[in-house]
Amino acid sequence: MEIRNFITFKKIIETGSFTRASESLGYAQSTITAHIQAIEEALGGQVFDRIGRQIILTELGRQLEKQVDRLLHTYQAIESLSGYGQMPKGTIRIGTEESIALYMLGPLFKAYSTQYPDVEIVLINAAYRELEPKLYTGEVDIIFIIDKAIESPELNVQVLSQVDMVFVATPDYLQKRDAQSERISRIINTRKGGTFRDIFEEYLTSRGTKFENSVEAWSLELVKQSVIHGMGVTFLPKMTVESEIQAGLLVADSLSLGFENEILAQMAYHKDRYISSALQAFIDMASDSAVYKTNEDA
Amino acid sequence: MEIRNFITFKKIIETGSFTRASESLGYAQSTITAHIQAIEEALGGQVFDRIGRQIILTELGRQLEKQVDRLLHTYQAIESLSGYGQMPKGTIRIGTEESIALYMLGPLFKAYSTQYPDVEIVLINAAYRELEPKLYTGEVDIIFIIDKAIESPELNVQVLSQVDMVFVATPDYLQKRDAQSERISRIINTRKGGTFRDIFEEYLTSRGTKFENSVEAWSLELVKQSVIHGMGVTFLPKMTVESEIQAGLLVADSLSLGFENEILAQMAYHKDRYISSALQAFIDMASDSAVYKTNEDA
DNA sequence: TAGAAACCATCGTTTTTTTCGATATAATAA
DNA sequence: TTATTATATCGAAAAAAACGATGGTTTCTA
Repeated sequence: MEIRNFITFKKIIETGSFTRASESLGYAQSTITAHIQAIEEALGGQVFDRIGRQIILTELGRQLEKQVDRLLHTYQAIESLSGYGQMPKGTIRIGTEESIALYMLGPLFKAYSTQYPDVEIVLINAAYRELEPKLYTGEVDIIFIIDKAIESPELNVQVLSQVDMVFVATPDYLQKRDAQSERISRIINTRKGGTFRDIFEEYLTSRGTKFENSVEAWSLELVKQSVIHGMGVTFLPKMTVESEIQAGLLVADSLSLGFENEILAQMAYHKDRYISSALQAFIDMASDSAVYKTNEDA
Repeated sequence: MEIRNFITFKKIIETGSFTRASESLGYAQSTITAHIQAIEEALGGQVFDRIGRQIILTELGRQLEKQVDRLLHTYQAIESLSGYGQMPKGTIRIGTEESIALYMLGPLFKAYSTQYPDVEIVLINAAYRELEPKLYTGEVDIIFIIDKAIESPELNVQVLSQVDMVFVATPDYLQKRDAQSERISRIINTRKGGTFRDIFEEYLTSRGTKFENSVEAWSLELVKQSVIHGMGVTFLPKMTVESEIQAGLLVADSLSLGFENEILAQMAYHKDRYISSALQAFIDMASDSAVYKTNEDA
């Protein structure tokens, strides 16, 4: 049982088959069989049930997977070590929400991977409420989010910029809203747990505004398209809809939210965990990057 | 970089030399060199400084060691997994104080390793106050201690028996004590942090008894020998001095401590960590073993 | 229900990696 | 200086890993 066996094991679980794992890893299919046989022999039991043409983890396999996750995670950390004066390398796992990934981190990723070609960037996409726990379990190394200020004694938090949030609809829709006064019929928004939705609902509730069942869209692009096609209204960082506003497809309404200045783009990472040189370089570059300056700098 | 490289790396640190590591692991010395070269090549830097004929960890090496400890620990956990109906195997790491190891666990170890020859038992010797944290870090799987009842919501604690604590001195010494009333001149005891010393000092302080600087002895045998040679008095579980009392070398004085029935032999392990079948078998055997029954059973 | 397709296991062969042992080289210690 | 105690190097031998062709099942599909 060496590390390569565990990598194969994990890949089989991800892909769901020996064959796909072999393609993904660049091995012959027979090699995959051999890898798993080695594990099963060492452990004295099967880790997969071969039911017909599908495979399922056995109880032993599930126990093994937990440990393998730990082991491979540590192995990644080892690979990310690099000697003094060496080029950073290895892997950094970044947790973000879609909007930040697209509109703020894009240029950063490009600059970083140009300067540090030996570092692999893995993006983990999830809502903020799901991301923070991942920092504690070590599932991600660093997170980028748009929300009110993060308060946690265990995290290093750095504010990257303020974020202008706007209420967005088609020109048509906005007129209707004026007619119906405070009656908003449909909110298009990202999935539950997504930052913008939570902030928006909080705002509406505080204003006592009623709203019908909101429509859930899974991606930022889907949200925008839904709004453009007149299905409702939404609430997003201004930067994500600037091109649509310019094109006249959408109209932004800067509502008085009462917390305009409190919505921040922030990055956070764990205080006590080891910071690889690759991660440190990324943090430094993110701090320095003037993609979106704070008001103080402007 | 495979697991064998990391095992070699760790062994070199333990033994302090490539050559001794090769002997310990059953490799040729040149193989050890190759293992380390593989790591150094992958990491892009040296992990050992070769200063003359001695080797020292570099900064990179120290960083690596931390991760390797984690990795090998997880690897041990994987090796300890075994399929349904399989013989338990792998490694269990038991933290104890010397007295328990010698007087209570001896027969248990023997019975266990007869029944489960494929399980390696690693004994970690430390004082109770050092042992409990090791349960949380996972440095040990289970601890056996003699102390007042452990209270921790994160641990499963099981009482194995009550322990009779006695005050022990040579016959001579005890007479002197009677003459000098409550004046006790020297306490021989185990190192600071050791259970018995803490309990004893607590008792003496509560009684307002004065005592001079106590002598610190590192092992149970050393404590006993010191007392036998008239250097002072001590405080130990009765079972550890029974043979000396029979031989007339020592006299036990069952002081009224006020908490005679509160000193317990206990085992404790972490509630949430995975319990391998090897560890489960050990826990079961320890529970069942009638080496020292509780009063209820007697 | 026959045939094709998808999938994992087996096995002999080839390729790669690991290990070894002999020897070289360097730094103490006597 | 010389003996001793280290690690490094290198070619050969041994072991292990990977491959590819093949075979046996199960599961679609026509």
